Amino acid sequence: MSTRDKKKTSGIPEGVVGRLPVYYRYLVELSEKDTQRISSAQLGEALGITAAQIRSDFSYFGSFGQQGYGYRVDELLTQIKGILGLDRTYHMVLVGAGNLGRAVASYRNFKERGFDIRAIFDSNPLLEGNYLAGCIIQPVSRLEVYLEANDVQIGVIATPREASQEICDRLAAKGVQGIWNFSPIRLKAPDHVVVEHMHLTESLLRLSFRMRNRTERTAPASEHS
Amino acid sequence: MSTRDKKKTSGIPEGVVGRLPVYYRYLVELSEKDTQRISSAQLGEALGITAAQIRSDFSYFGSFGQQGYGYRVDELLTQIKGILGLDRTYHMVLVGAGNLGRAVASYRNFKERGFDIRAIFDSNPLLEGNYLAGCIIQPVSRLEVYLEANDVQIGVIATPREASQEICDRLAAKGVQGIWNFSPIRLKAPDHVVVEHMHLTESLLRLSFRMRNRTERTAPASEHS
DNA sequence: TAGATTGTTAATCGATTAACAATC
DNA sequence: TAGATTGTTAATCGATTAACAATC
Repeated sequence: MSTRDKKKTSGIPEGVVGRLPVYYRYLVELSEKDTQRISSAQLGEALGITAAQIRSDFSYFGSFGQQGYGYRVDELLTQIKGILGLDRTYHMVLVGAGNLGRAVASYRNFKERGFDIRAIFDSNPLLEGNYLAGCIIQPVSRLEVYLEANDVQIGVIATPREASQEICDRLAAKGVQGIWNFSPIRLKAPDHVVVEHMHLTESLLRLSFRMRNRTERTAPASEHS
Repeated sequence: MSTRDKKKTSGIPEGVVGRLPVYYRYLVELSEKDTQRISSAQLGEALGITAAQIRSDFSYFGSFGQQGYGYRVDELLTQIKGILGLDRTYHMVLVGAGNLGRAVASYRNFKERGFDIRAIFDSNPLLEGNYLAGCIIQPVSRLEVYLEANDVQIGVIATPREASQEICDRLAAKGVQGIWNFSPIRLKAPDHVVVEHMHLTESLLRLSFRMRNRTERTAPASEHS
């Protein structure tokens, strides 16, 4: 337990949080290729990250390696799965069965990882009763009833912007622990509810900013000194 | 032009890039409410950012305010639109008309902002000829022909992971400047092509990590000192 | 054992914040 | 003018990197 005591600060830096899923994915790949061991140097080479940073990132959570050897891929993967909370199953509800909601509901990649959409709600009466990804679409008015009768950890919001804050409040009031928000709004939620934003427009604006910034400086003395 | 010379470094920090769309959105809101002026302090209050940081962020690009007054909302908005590259129109092609591709094609919010999907490609012959968001779905084999005949700045990739790197290469070879990638892969692209990742799974893993991290430390002496 | 590579400390780098002179 | 608020410099804070003793 020589975990560098950063844990007690209990705020893991954003950069680390962002890199964990990257480690995870690469380790899954290695594991599928039956690679047995990997060093921080090799990992860094493959991911474009310094070896020191990788070791530093891991050390927030424990010591998973062996001097002179490196890391056993399977063991490291198990550890990172645990850290990311992938050693359990999550029950989710989806609110909003529009284009985006349907895409999320049908997305395979996370069902495999234990994220399971158990119920879908929409305010449009025309959608009511339709099936989507194995669920019957229910009217949003039934949201509370469902949440009271079922254990749900994550709410996915894919409603129009006007509705999203209200849905967020209702989900939070019924005790969901996390909200995955696809609506173009910065939701306000109580401290105990984690909100993760999936904001398409912001992403597109970042792209357009970088494109402009790259083409603009057409003839700088050197690209990056 | 007392732009703090940071510009010549020509790398704008990631944090700034991330905040620009946030400023943009809030300014649009203010402008719609016909608010005339705003100070960095008010802006910071509304967005949960320090006033100093906001002024520092703006100063990378120029001086848009007036001492003793603050910022004229409309003028600041115009400036930020320019910085984000929203003063022009982008032609886009979408490759992959699956669930995610269809959602992106139908998403209104960015068509309004000048991001225009002009052609859609898919490798599934069954989809060929179908209409989606006003475009006929074409076979991917026609991608090059289309890109040669039309000026396209942005390619949107919403294909399965196996296909995405190849599509990326083909888009880059035909001179697109930006790629908006929805496939769960870190694409490699030449330096002059900007790649923005929209990775659903990574986002969901971050959510799950934070949920675990928040609930785990159930009884720390104090939540954040 | 000798070689390799970890986990961690110390040094560096960069980003955020505080403070204030400039000035509308 | 007096009051307010900018743009920017200097101080602080935090994250990344380099270095190395510990050790497999």
